[in-house]
Amino acid sequence: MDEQPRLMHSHAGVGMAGHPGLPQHMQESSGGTDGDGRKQDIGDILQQIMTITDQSLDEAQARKHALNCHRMKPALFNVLCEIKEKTVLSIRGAQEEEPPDPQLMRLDNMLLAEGVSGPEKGGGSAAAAAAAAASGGVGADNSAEHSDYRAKLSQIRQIYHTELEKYEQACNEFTTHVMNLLREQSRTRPISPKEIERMVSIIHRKFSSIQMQLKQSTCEAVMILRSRFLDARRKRRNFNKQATEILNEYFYSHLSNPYPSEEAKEELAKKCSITVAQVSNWFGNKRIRYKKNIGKFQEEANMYAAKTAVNAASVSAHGSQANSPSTPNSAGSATSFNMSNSGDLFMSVQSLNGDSYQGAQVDTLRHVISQTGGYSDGLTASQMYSPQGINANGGWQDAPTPSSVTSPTEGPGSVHSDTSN
DNA sequence: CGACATGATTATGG
DNA sequence: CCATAATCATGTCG
Repeated sequence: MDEQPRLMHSHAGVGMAGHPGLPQHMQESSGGTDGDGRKQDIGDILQQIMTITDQSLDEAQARKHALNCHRMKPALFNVLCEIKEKTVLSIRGAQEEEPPDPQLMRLDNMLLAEGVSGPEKGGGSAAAAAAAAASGGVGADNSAEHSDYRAKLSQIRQIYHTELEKYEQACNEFTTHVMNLLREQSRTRPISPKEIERMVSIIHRKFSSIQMQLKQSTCEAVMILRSRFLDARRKRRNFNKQATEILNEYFYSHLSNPYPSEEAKEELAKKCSITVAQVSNWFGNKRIRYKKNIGKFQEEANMYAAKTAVNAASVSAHGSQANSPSTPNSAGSATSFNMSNSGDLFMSVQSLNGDSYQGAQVDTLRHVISQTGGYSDGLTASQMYSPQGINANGGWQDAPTPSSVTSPTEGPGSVHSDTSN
């Protein structure tokens, strides 16, 4: 603020210093040879410039006033106006209206969409808490992370707004400053309103380009935040042991047709405290990975076969039922899938040794437990639960052709007509 | 720290 | 729209 009077002051000073220079200039262009005189003048001007800062404000005002009251002033002013008239036209011709920057619009749209710009929504943490509360239900830690995201977003938003406001204020300040300056100067030199307007628009352009940078970096920050918090891949958590157990049990007991129905998925999702989509993901991954490397999953298959067998055994020992040969994907599986889980297993076991269900379960269990290390004679559990349903094409349709790992001794199961869906 | 496991996403085809 | 296959990015274990 201290500069302002100084600035005017200096302008006034320079203007006056330049004044005597004008004839000098003409002289020069007309091929003047007296270099000494010119040097002298230049020296004077420089001297004046150098001493400007030493001049007092009053002195400057006095000089300005003197200039304004100079008898030649109006005439000179008119001349300047004339010259201006001619030059301004050419200047104005050069500039054209530019359309709104598409880049800027893009940024604006994004910021608006992200809720960074636009209406305030109750302010940061409150909004975050509300959002967390609203989104409750599925996954408590999910909403916690979400609120964290919201908090960070509102932080960005706040910074953005303060900065924006600062720019706005600076822009206004500067604009009024310049306008005052121009108005002040318009007393000594011709300044059209158009010119002021142009100057203001130049200033605004400059500031808006700064704003654009702010918006750009805000967008970047939001993007980074998004990728860190909302990209689920980044916050992948392995499912807990229990969930994996449940999923694997279902998978291996429905190995012939590991496509849980929608209800089954919901049931599994509820049991595992994960979403249906996650169940679908899991099965998708499991199927492809199982198929890709069946050998690797043999042990796991045995384990879960044993587990299901145990479950089924205990259930049937207690409850006398469980011998429901219904298809595993039928509605029954939705209500009590532990039992229908076993259905599949029972079927294959039964088909192998023709025992009663319960006998088959115990038998399976014994088999599996006894040969965790190597293969005993005959049909092993690993063979029993090996990829029965996978056909030569790699599909999962029930096909009589047992693939790869299974020994050529007539494929197991084969009776598996699990035709549901 | 590197290799492998695993959940999620993307590309593609029917 | 769903299943598969490939791929990404992180988690985990030795």
